[in-house]
Amino acid sequence: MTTEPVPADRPVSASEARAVQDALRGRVVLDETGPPPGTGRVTGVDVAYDDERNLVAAAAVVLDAATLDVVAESTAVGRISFPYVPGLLAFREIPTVLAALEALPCPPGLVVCDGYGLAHPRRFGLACHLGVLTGLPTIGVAKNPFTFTHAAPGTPRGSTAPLLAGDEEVGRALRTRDAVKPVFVSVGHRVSLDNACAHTLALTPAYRLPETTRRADALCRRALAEITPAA
DNA sequence: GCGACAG
DNA sequence: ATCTTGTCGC
Repeated sequence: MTTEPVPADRPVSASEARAVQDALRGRVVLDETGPPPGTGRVTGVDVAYDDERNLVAAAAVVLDAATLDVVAESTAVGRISFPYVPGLLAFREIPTVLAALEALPCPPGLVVCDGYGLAHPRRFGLACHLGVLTGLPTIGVAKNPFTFTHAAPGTPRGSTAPLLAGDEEVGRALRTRDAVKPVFVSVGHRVSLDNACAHTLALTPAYRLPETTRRADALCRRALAEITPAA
């Protein structure tokens, strides 16, 4: 009897994951502006977990950038294959997200991630990682400042303050609703920070979070709940 | 060494 | 992320 080697197609340790980040980081493209807001398509991706059953569900929801109407959507389910480690979120989320993106019937256009891009301890967060793997323009919109610091943006919607790692601006705290806690925008791949913020504002006509993330969040939760619901 | 820490 | 009721307010 022979022992089959485990396929080494994904990191199995934190140190291995960090080495992958270092190897891929140089492929991030930062000198493109990205698609203009309000044109083409914008896709939100998100993931939900069921630790009990070791399941993960991902959703991708494609919106018309001008009307914010849903154009297409897809889901994918998988096993949880990596623990949550701050700084290594991509390894936990990306496999299933990729499957959902591949199941879409149309091109995603700009992809909006739930988390960070360049605003990352190693400057290679989820949005950068997904961008490099797919070649798609990506941005990250997070709900928390993570380890970074920022001044309070002005009260009106649209106000911003630099998101700082020491002296370096790694992203922006962006107020999407008057007097409401800002969101934290950073560049993923092939999009400028100014444009990423403009997209985020275009995607938040009514709520703090982008319609893309709201739609994707609702869909992946539903997909997870619909796995063996009546049994 | 200890604590903090996207989702 | 996820566990969870009512409640205050536009």
